[in-house]
Amino acid sequence: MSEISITLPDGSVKPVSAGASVADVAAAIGPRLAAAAIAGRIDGRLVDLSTAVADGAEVAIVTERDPEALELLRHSAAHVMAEAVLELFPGARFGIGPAIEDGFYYDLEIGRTFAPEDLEAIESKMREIVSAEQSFGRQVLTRADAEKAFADQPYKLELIRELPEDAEISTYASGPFTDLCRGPHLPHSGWVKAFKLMKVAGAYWRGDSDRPMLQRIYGTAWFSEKDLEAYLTRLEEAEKRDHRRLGKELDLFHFDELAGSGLVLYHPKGARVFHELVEWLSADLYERGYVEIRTPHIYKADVWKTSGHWDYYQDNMFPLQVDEGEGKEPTDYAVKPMNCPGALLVYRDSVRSYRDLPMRLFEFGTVYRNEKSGVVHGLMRARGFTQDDAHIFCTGEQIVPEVKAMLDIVKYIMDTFDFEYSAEVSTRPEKSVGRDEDWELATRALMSALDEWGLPYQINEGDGAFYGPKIDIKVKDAIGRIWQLSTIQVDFNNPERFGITYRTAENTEEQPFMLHRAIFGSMERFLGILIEHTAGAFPTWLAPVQAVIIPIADRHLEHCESVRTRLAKAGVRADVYADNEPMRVKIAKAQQQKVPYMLVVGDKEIEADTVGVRERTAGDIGAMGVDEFAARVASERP
RNA sequence: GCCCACAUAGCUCAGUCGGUAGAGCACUUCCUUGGUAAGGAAGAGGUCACCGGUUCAAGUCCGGUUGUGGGCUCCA
Repeated sequence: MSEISITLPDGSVKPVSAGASVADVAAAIGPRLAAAAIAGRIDGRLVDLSTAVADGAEVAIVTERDPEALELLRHSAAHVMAEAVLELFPGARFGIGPAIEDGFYYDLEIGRTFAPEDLEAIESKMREIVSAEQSFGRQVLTRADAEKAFADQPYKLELIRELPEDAEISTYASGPFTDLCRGPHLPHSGWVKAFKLMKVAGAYWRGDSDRPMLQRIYGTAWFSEKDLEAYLTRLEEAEKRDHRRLGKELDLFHFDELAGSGLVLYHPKGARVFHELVEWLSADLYERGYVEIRTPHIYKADVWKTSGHWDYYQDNMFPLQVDEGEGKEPTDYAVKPMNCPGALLVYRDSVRSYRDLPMRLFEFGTVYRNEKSGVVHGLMRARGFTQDDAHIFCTGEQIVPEVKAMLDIVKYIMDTFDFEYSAEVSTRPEKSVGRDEDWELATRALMSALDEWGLPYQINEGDGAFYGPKIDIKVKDAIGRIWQLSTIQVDFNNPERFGITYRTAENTEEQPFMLHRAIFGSMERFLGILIEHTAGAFPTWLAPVQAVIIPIADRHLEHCESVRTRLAKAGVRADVYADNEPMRVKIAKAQQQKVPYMLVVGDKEIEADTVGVRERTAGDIGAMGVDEFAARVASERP
């Protein structure tokens, strides 16, 4: 190979001779670009700048504008942090230190936990390393040499031993720190200028709760201080949208220490939003051929033994023991952690025909799960929550069309609220029940429904429920955490366990399939996401208070009250702000409460029997008759 | 369940070295009666989450419990 061709970011190509040094290349591409170059790309893969010059036949110069550049920066930042930790804690053991969205982390073990002061010390040590502009030196080792080099690093050794036989084992050294690492890295540590260590957390080695817990330090890194500042501002903005904060500010709900962790108490305004969501979805489901059922909140333990939950999830249930009287054995009950048995028992109460299928039973069922203490999270993960649950009993052939119909509802709802969502299919887990052929049929059915419907999806191997595969629909919260909302699950296990059947056209007896499905998923979680998505400014049809009526002076109060009554009759939820305050204060309060409309009533309006309408975002939009305003509100329903 | 941090008025927060509790907003009363994002005055409001310990003395130091936040694991 006598020549290397170097592609510049503008697309032009510069040839240099194969033996060229980095300095030669820098001369060829010009000092400005040489200073901006952070890596090379060969065959689509990023490589170190130094390697690129040595190896590359056709190398593209990569600068910080490259989509993968931030990942490179963040991984190098993780190395800089690890180096700083090694300097401060010489006996430190290292886990892994990858780049993640918005930053990086490194899993470490120093024989104790990190304190906030440690983070400050590590950060200033990092700044020293950054100023030193240390290069990241790559070295390729044999397996034996690698095992020797990391002899006192048990976690690294474990990683080395799991590398495939033919894998190239490389290390990167910066200062006294040498890490097992595939690379590539930035030319030197001086690029890691705009960074900040964010927090410490415990994290199990390899994500396994049976293995030791390491200390994970999270950091963020950007190419410029400006980007870093923008990121920190973004976090602050997201915090203002946190549903727990808005839940308080807008008086929607609270959690009470006396009640217990993860148990929501909805205040009038929160309950109103909840109710509107339920009414709206119910009406839609009836149109789509669903019928509603209502089933008990507690069942005898026999129900959960029949369904199999007693064996799999007893620890997460709220059990009850009921005294049956003198000399009698007490009976075990449990609060329902899911709604399925109700639907199964309703189905089973009559002899069913193929003509009854598909039978679509829905229920807003409140369930209670005794979640472990560290996992509850506001409305997103509560211990008591209401599922917009439905169970569809159908034949094997009906699975695909039914699932497609469910995806229609998912799309309708997600689009109504302008949510971005993604789909995942989860396949058979290790701990599961049922025949292979059923699992296969059901998993294929879910995938072909998604294919036919046209929704792209990821596959999560082994992530299904113990009784069947599922489709999950996920959305992000204000700070980018991903939550599952909708779920569509196939269940062939419960129909068998509960012994449900239907008569076929040939007068034989068959076992139907059962589909579980929730669109909102949990009303609580959906509401949480919705609050963060809208920053508390609900669409008018959902707003707990749709309009406030603001009298200019006390003498207008009586008229305001009559306007409120007329609006209430027309189905508009309006409050009169009767407090003795100037009108502009009332407007400020209504704005802060994110009320969609403010109706100003003074002498002029009473004279003309109108209201002065101020829209929350558009401002004053002029006077309107009361009926006209009510019609406007009604027209905003989806 | 595990790691770290936090808990002071309804809310947001201050409280120095251990010496008996503070602000703004909200609330109540009075004044003000107003035209599209915050008038004025006065008043009331606290077992400093809970239990225990150290101390002459604990909001402050130590231990435990409960709850909350950020992660990890889990999520039928």
